[in-house]
Order: sequence, then C-alpha cells, then structure tokens
Amino acid sequence: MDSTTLEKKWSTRWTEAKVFQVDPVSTKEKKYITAAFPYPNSPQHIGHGRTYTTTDIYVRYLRLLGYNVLFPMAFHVTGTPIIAMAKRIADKDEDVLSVFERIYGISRETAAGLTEPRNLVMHFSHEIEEGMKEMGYSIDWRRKFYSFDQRFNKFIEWQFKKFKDMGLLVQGEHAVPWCPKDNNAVGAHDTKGDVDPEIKEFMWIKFRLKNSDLILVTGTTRPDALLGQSNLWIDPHGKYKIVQVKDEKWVVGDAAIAKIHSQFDSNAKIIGEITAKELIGKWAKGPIVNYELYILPAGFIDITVGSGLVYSALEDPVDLYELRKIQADSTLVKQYGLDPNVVAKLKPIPIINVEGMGEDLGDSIGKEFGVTSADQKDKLEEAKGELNRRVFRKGIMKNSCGKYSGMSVPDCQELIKKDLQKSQDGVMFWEIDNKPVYCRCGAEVIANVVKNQWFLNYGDESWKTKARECINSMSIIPEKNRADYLYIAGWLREKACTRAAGLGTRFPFDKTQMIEALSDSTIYMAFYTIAHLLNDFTPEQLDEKFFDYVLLGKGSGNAKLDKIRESFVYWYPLDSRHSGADLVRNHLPFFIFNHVAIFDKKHWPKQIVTNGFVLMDGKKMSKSMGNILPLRKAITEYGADVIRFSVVCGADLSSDTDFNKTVAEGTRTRIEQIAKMVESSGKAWKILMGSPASTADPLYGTHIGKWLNSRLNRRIQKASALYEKIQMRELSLEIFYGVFDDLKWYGKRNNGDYSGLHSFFVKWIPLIAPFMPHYAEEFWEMSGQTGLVATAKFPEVDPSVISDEVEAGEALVVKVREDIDNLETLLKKKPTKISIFVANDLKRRIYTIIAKEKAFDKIMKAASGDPEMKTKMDVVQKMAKSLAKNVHSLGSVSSAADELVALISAIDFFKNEFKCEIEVMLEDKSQHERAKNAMPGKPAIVLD
RNA sequence: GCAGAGGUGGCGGAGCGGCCAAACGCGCUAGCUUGAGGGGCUAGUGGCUUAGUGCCUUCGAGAGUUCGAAUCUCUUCCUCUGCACCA
Repeated sequence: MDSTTLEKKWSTRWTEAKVFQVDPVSTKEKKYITAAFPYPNSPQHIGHGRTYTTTDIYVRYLRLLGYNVLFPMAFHVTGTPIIAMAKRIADKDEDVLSVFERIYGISRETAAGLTEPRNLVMHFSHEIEEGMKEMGYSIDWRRKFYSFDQRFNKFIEWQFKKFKDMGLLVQGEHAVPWCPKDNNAVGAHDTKGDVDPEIKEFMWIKFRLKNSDLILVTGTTRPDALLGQSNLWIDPHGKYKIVQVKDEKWVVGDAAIAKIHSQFDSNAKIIGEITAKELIGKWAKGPIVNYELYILPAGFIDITVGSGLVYSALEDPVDLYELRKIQADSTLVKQYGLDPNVVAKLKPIPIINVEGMGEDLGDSIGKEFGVTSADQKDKLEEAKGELNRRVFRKGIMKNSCGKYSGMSVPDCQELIKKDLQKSQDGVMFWEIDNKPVYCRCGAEVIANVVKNQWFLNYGDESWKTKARECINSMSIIPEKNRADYLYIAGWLREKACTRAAGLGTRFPFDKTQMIEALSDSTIYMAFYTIAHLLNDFTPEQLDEKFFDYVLLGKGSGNAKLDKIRESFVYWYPLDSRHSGADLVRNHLPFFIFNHVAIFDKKHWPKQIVTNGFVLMDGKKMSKSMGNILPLRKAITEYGADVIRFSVVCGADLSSDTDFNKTVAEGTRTRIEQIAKMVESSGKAWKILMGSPASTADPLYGTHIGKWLNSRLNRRIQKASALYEKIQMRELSLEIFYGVFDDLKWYGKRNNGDYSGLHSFFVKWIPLIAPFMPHYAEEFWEMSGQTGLVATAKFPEVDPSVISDEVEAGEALVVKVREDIDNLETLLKKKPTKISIFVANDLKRRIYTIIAKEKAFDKIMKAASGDPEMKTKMDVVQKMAKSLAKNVHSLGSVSSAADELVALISAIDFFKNEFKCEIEVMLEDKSQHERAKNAMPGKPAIVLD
C-alpha cells in the first residue's frame, strides 16, 4: 500500500472514531497542550511542520499514557501583513505572484481571487488545515476560530478591560517608523524589499545666538560630548530657515521642518530665512558649559541629517581634522571673514579618560587610523566609529566635568539627556537610522511620534514579580531558556498595544485603534476551552459579566454558563505551550505576563517548549533562494510519517535541524523494511492463531531473542524519560534507528527470519506510534491487534527480561566476529577451522586484582598472597604489563561460563558467517600455544 | 556595543574526565545482489604496522590542572543568533 492511501485510511478512521475530539471526563486526568497558531498569509512549509509535529508527538505520547488530551488549533489574522499581502496581490505585485507560482504552485487565476483579506485568510487557512490533517496532527478541530471572529473580539475586549481595571494600560508618546502617505506605522513587511526600518534617537540641543532671539538647534547622538563643546558647525552652502516653534525662533536646516511638524510642534511655521554666511563667525551659547561658541563652516555637514547643523567637540576626529584644516588655511579664514585669533586658539577640551589612550582622543584615534587630512572621509568615519565604541565601553568622565565627573559614559549620557529635557535645552527627536527606507506605496518612511499611544505597562514592578514567580515555577524546555525569560521579564517596559490599522479587535477605549497582534495572542488558549460552546450566544451576550463568570468564577451563572465554566476549569491550566524559538523574545514572555495578570495562580501555565528551525540542505529557507519546500508538497512526495520523522529527528530541540532528501529517503526505506518484518511476524502469528506460549516465543526461548527483548525493554525504559523531556533526537536514535539496528542484528543471527517477533512488535509499535502514527496503525492491524494504536497503552517495561549478562555476551559475539574478520584480512587466508579460546577464571581474578591495586608492585604483592596465583606469577606479570596502560579504566568482567555460553550459542552463526568449522573452549582445555593469549573479554582466536 | 550559542571526520552532528578513530545519519570507494533504477547486502573510508586483535596522531589556537582532557581552568582567534511594538 502506498503511503498516501495508507495515511488516508487511518486519518479517516481517526475522524470516524472522533479520537481527537475531547471533552471533560471527570474521572480522567487531563493534559492541555497548545502550539502557536499559524498566521495564514501564505501556505505552510516544512519548517512550520517542526513545531506542530513536536507538539503532536508529545500529545500522542500523553494520550498513550492514558490522559485525556486536548490539542486545539485556530488562526491568527491580526494586524497588517494579511492586508498588505492582499493589497500586493491586488496590485499584481510580480514578486508575490511569482513566489506563489514557483514555490507554492498557486496559479495566477487562484491568486486573482485573493485580493480581499478575508478571502486570502479563508484560502490559506484551509490550505493549512488540510496540511495539518494530512500530517496526522491529533487536533480537535471543533474549536477552530479566527482572531477576527466577533466572539473572539469580545474575549479580547474583556481582556483589555481587565488590564484597564488593573491600571496596566497607560498612555503616552511613542516614536515609530511611519508612512506619511498611508498614515500608519510601518513594519518590515510594509516596506520595499522587506527592510526593517530602524529608529534612532537624536537629541536636539538649543544654542542661543548672541544679541539675538534666534536659537540654533543642533542634533546629536552623544549629548555627553557637550561637556567638551568647542564650536558650532554649519553647512556653508546650506540655506537655513527660521521657524517659529511654540514661543521660540529656531534656526534649522530645510529638512528638519517636517520632523518638527511630525514629532514636536505641528503648528511650527517658517518665518524667515538665514544664510550660512550670515551665521558664520557669530557667537552662540548652549547648555552645560558656561562659555560661548564660535560658528564655523564645515564641509562634512549633511543638512538633511538631524536639524541640519551640529556642535563640535574636538575629541571627535571628524571635528578635529576639520578644524585643523581651517587653522592651516588662511585663505579659508579670509573667505569666511573669520577672526584668525579665535580660530587659532580653538583646541580640544578633554573630558573623557579612556584606558590605553592619550589625553587628546581625537588626535590619538586619528593617528591610530593613519588619518592625515579632513578629506579622508571614510577613514575618519571608521576612526570615529571605533572611538565611540571605546568611549562607550570604557570611557570615564574626567574630574573637570562637574557633577558628571567619574561617571561612565553611558550613565553620563542618560543623566545629561534627562537634565537637558528638564531644562528644555534639549528636545528628543527620532530618525530612521538606515534611511532611506521606502514604504510599498512609494513614500519614504519617516520617524513619527504618536501621541496618546496606548501601552501595556510591562514595566510594572509588581507585575514583573508575579511573572518571575511563574517563570521560576514552570518547566522550561530547553531549560537554558529560563535565563532568557527572566532576563526579558526584567527588560520589558511599556509595549504599544494598539495600531491605527489592521485586522483583529477594536481597542475598546479608542475605537479608532486596533489591538495589535502580539497583544491579542497572549491568553487565547483559554478561549479554545470554550470556543465550541459559544454558538448559542450572540456576540453581544458575551459581555464582561459572561467572561468574568466563565473564566474567573466571578458573579453568578446558570446551567448554561456552568457547563461552559466547567469546560474551562477542567482544561485549564495549560500543561504545555509549544512554539518556535523565535517567539522566546516576544510572544512567550507576553503569554506569561498576561496569564499571571489575569488568571488565578492555579491557572498559570505549567510548561513552555521551544524548538529551532528547519534548514533545507543546510541552508536557511527563503523566498529569494527559492528553496522553500511547502508542507503539502513534501507530504505527497515522501508521505506524512516520513516528513514527521525528518523534521523532528535531525537535531536537538534547541538547535536547527536539516531537512534533506537522502535522510527522508533513508527513513522511508527503513520503514518499508520494518513493514516487511511486521508482516511476516503477523502472518506467522495468525497461523498459530494466537500468542505463542512463552517458551516457544523466541523472545524468551532463544539466546538472541532474549538479547533483543532485553534491548527493547531497556529502550522503553529510556524512552519514557526522553519522551517526558521531549528529546526528539535521542528518542529517534533509541526507538527507531537503534531498534532497527537491533532487528538487523537479530535477523543476521537468526537466518533472516523475523517471523517470531510478534510479541516484540506489539510492544514496539505503540512506542513509535507518536512519531509515525499512520504506519503504526497499519502495523498494529497487521499484528492482529484490535482498536487503534492511537488510543493504546504505552508499553510497560519488564525489568525481569533486562539482562546485562545476555547483552554483554552478545557484545562479545560481535567483538569476536570483528576480530576474526580482521584476522582473515590480515592473514589473507580463508580458514578451514576457527578455534576460540575463552580465558580461565584465574585470569579473571588476576584481572580484578589489577583493577583494584593498579600499581605494579602492589599487584605483585597481592597476587603472591594467593596460593593459586603464586604458582603462576608469570601470568600475573604478563597481564599486569599489558593492562598497565589502562589500569585506571578497567571495567568489570563476566565469568568464563558466561562467555562460553554466549560464544557457544553463536557457533552456528559463526559457521554461517565464515563457512568453516568453529570450536569454542576454555583455554585450559587446549594444548594450543596461542590459547594462552586469551584474556577476559578477549578470547584468543586461532585460524587454521 | 550588550546578551546568548558554538568551533570535533568529506558533511550534519554525538561524546562533556578514562572503555573514543569518535555514536547515529549522509557522502565516497570496492565487491555482491535486483527486471534498468535515486533500492538492498558486505567490506573499507587519519597514519603506521601486525600471528596478531596493536601502536601513533588528531577534537579552532596557546597555556595550565590531572596518573589521564575533545571533555575542567585561563588566554586568544573566529562564526552564528537576538536586541521589540513586527507577525
């Protein structure tokens, strides 16, 4: 049967039996598991399959343990990316359409129907749902919803009302990348080329012009340098505007006006113009220090950056070399009508000590980078970058810096910023650091300050305390992420929770705003527990009281509400939350914070599990490289179980895993081989009409059967622990690759006969079922089992069949076989007879003494105290010598009898392998010269 | 810059103080097998050796601790990821 037919057969059975539709059962212990819901703006690829497969394996494992397990799924459609995608399709954006066509096989006709966000959502969510079903995910689909559903909206509204009541919603100003044409905040998915616009703080500093009411405004990212300010720079060719800003007259560059409008004073007006010429040579005075600055021309000024002029601090090599240029050039001084005495006197004012550098930082770094002139712009920028880095990392403010003396540079910067804002000598502005960035509409993205922005105050200390408590009490896999969560909990502050546009839920306290995507996806797990029970209610009926009662137990209910509350109380808390590792820094902390704020402690989440990405042939999947493998395509190509296995088993949970064809192929052929074994054992069993009597069962009756059984039970033992910790890589080695290898060895030792393994497979199939549920069902049926393996029991370990002796004996057989093999090639001859001599027990006692005494003289002494050894001191000496090197690492040895049993049981096997006569005996039974070479664990071998 | 992860074979990646030339997988080479095949089986895949199942050399670089280190400590070089209002 091909995999597609087989998978269909079993997924139909599961659906018919409603195995995954679960409801509260008071007598049964529950487990509630969720994975991050998908965002349906495109089809899924195998990378998405990793998180969901990991989750499903865990879910299926818990089900085998007998828990009532809920695994629901829904769709997240909040925010702008879906709208942006629909718009791009409507605009016939070639990039999108060709990616759809090339990678996902979506025809242009199909795409043409996806220009409405809602259609797009329905189309892709359907795709994703089908894919998940094909993968065999054991999801209760009755609970499906979309985050723009009205009932869900009511739930989110309720959530935000709770925040408001708790005082966790605050308003304030907020700088964001902004499209002036669309009038909306811009994220990476809204820009041309998917560039993430970066925002950088610029502080604008006011300098009052002498004998005038004009204020020159300069921008800076390093306000600490004000302590060393020496002069002002302006663009000699620039046209400067005089702008009425509130009750002040600012002199700024042309481009600065738009910034003032959007970020500081929307009523600012241009009231005049002033040329650079008029300003050069004048004096102005700014904050922090008590002297006036001379205004000089500078070639490096970009009038569009910041305010269009800057102050100079000569510890900056760019400033320093520019000044030196002027000082060295008298025609320049004359041309601008500068006072030569003033110019000549200007010199750096050292303010910062940096370990390992001289007093004059600008000069020192300039020399280090080999700068000789102000025209070497690239070199200067490089030097400046390096200096800023060093200053930031190691700089200490000098004692001449007044109240700032002795502070580290970052501390000083923070304090100066605060001081300047307080005295109104400084105003904070923002710029797009990586400009120009363009919105998809074509407009250039700018920095904008949104007034009255709503925030969720994650900076609230008592909130943080609760979150930390939750983090510390929960299980986190991989454990190393706990430190991340704690760190992020400390670092979180106000988070903007609304946006001007997007799908989702309207913000209840300002209906013009939408709740943004990371804020409406934090406690939706609670909604799953009741989602399928709300159809009798209109959205309006789902008011605050409703959720207060159902989710918090506040107020009074009725029979109908009680049933809903019961469902919530039964399933909550969430036992395990699964997602990709990329959500560790945003969604997951929010998930924790929101839960601890809203729910009782008993409903706080219990566990978080995160996993790495899937690479394609060692490379990151990306649209531009075109190496994305869509999930459904992969399923048709390899089969769901192979994909499940391949995306989960290649690496540890925390690291990225690689998907490549050869591994997938290898998995498939192994499954096929096992299928043949299962088939033959199933047939044999059916002929016998029932279970073999335990003595006839090879697992109990033959040496190699005992070995296989011991191995299997040992593996089950290990597997339980690995399943608990979701160690997928280890699990796959233990219960798939390992078992496969055991089976191969068994076959080798048993003339390729697998027909006696019925009881082996009945135990193994449920063990592997979470990984490959479809094949497991088929195998289960082949083995004559009734019912579904999906709801079978996890195999129990039988400790009585785990035997170190049997396994050690078999390891000896393997070793001896290898040694004979080596000898054959070494001697280049085909023996007619092979003799294997097992070391006697005296040698084993000597071995034990050596292992214990270690030192040569002590060994000899101890041995001479033994009457039997005393007569064989030559043997003792020889052994001591040969074992001397490993004397600290000698393991235990089995008895001569055990070795003999194991080797004798393998005589037929050896005969078969080497096609010659085999004899096995204790070394003492032979006169052969080389028999004496036998050592414990290392029989002597003679080829004739 | 800050925070985190990591550097082992032709490759992905185990090993986290001795049993390790290095699990498991992939690739490669040779032979066999099959109705062609991306299939299966067997052997080989650092070097040197061998009536003997052994020895030597390796785990980014350098130094140290130890009877013994890929594994512990220190120094150093390099690589990757994240740094928010974006799903």
